[in-house]
Amino acid sequence: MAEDGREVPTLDEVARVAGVSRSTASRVINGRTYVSAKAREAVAQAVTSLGYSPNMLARSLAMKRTNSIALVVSEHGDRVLGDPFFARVLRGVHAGLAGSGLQLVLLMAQDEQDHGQMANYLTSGHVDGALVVSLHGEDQLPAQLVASGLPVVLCGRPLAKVEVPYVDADNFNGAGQAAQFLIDQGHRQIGTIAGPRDMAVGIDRLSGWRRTLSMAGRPTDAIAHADFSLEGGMAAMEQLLTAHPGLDAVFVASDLMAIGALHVLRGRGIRVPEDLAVVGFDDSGLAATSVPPLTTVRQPIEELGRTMTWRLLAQFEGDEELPPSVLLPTELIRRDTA
Amino acid sequence: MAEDGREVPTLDEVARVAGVSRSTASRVINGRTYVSAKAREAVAQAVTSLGYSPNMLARSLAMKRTNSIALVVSEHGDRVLGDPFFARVLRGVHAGLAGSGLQLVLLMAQDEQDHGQMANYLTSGHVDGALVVSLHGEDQLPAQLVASGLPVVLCGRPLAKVEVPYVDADNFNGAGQAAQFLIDQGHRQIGTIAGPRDMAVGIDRLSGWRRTLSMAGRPTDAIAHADFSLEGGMAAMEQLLTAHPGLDAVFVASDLMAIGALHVLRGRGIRVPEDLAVVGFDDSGLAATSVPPLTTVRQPIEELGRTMTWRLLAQFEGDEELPPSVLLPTELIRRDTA
DNA sequence: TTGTAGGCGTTATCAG
DNA sequence: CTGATAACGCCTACAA
Repeated sequence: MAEDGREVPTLDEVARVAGVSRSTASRVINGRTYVSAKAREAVAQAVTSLGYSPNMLARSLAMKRTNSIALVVSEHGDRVLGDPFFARVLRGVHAGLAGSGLQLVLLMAQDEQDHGQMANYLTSGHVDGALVVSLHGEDQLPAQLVASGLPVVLCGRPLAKVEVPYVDADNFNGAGQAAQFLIDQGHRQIGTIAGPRDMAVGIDRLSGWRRTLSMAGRPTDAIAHADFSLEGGMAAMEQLLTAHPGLDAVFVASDLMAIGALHVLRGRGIRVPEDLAVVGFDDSGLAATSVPPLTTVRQPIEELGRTMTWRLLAQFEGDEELPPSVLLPTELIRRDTA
Repeated sequence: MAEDGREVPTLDEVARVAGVSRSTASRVINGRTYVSAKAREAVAQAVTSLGYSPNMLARSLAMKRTNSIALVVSEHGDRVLGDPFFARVLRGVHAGLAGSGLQLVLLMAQDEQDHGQMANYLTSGHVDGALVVSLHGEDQLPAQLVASGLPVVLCGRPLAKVEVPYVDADNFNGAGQAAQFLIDQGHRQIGTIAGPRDMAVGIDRLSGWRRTLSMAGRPTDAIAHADFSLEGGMAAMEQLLTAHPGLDAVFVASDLMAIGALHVLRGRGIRVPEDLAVVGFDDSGLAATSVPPLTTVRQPIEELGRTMTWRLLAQFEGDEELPPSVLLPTELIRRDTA
């Protein structure tokens, strides 16, 4: 270690310099009551003169509480930075943490090896709780963490059937809103470009669409799956068009895929929304600036972050009365494509 | 606290279950030598049966070492995510950490209040060292940290005259490269759009340009300052054009500003590079895709991150022989604008 | 090879 | 109001 002579001052030294006992020094430092003005003064002096700052490790060990929580991104860090979704979740988390005095620590695993190391870090006392943004359904981390007794809140419904509280957008009803809107607009044959079958968002948005259509007595066979990518959206749109020539509306499970669909439609000379209406999902920045501006379903991402931290803090308080999970309402944003 | 009955097992219990002493248990857990195969076996059993995982806080307290370092971003978190510069630095840091067994913790201050809380977090034992990405010259944090005895490495030359090791791109010589290139191309009147006067990057790139021109006996009066923004670059270009009509080349201190300059030139019907050559700085993604593709000076951002962590690890080893700071070489990337 | 005892820096309990 | 004294969970001489 690069020793720099000057040792870090400890509470003991503060007490000695102030001429009081460790207990008293501790009391004034923690702003406790039952301490004379004189003692308080002396300790304050000692603290500043020594440049003392309490050792959090020791404190945490004694208090069994670290005053910091982790935001865990079970994903390659490269991808995370740069993704506006995470930025917005983070903003929400930070807002939710305001005034709590908790320090937020961002953890991310790049490769599989990190993954284990991270689990270890989390389960061994470094943080009081964890917010986990986990996109892959099969992720083991959440289960590990709760098994270790760490308070955890997930972002997004987990696929594995573990008992982990989570916060998610109401993808099911959001998709329902979109479908209902298309029905109300008088469209007859409504298809969908769905997400992957193995992701909760994909599944939920598909079933929401399907439920609403069935309730209205409409067919629900015009389905094409894609991987949430632009290209995937394009391919799915092509596929849908050839398999169901009579289609006059389509609900697309993400804005990016919807943009892809729009490309295809323009290429084929199909007018939007006159010939075929399109509704996306997310209300990402893309939706507002696409041509034509995309009608879409907005999910409240910042609020998602805020709600996650609120939910975690509630766990700290022991409010076990809380619902295990919460779904945030979505909102249909009407623009020009439907 | 949300108590869940099942207490976290401690080393004591492991020892008891294994029928050995705490010391022996500790030894096998830390893979020490001098322990019988039988004891090792017993402890291993106990560990798995109890689901024991060592309490890092206690361990750190005893060992005076946490095995984790912080990457501190002294900047609004919102802005950080989404900025490709940080993403690349992070990638480099992560690469530099590979195999070291150190956990990386990302800290960022949104507002001023956080700032103090963060300093406190860092100086009170949570991490073994910190990598600080600090853009504002007047930032107090680095000084505070070194004052507390924490090993620190900065990203970017600090303006304050504190003794903090830092890693930076060689902005001075990079700007020199650009200037020299323009001279070699036969340009006569070479101006510059410089960065802010109060940022190290701005200062260094300006003086590099100035030095090279002076050495070649050229005038160095065609200078316009801007704030690294697109709009700033546009305004500065206008300014330069009216003040120095004879200009036939300009070195712009950032790609984004250079793009702004390009806009202006196109608007005025000035051909690039025939009438006026342009060289940018950064080799950001923008440079390659702008029209025309921008000749620029590349700074090795990933390597910057890698070098920072290497430098920090060296401090841990006590290699005080190291140079206090290091400048990474830049490279001129020739494209179409010069 | 193993166990005993003391310490890491704080907080908390409980007599003075 | 104040000060011993015992945790908190782990590591590490030192002794056996």
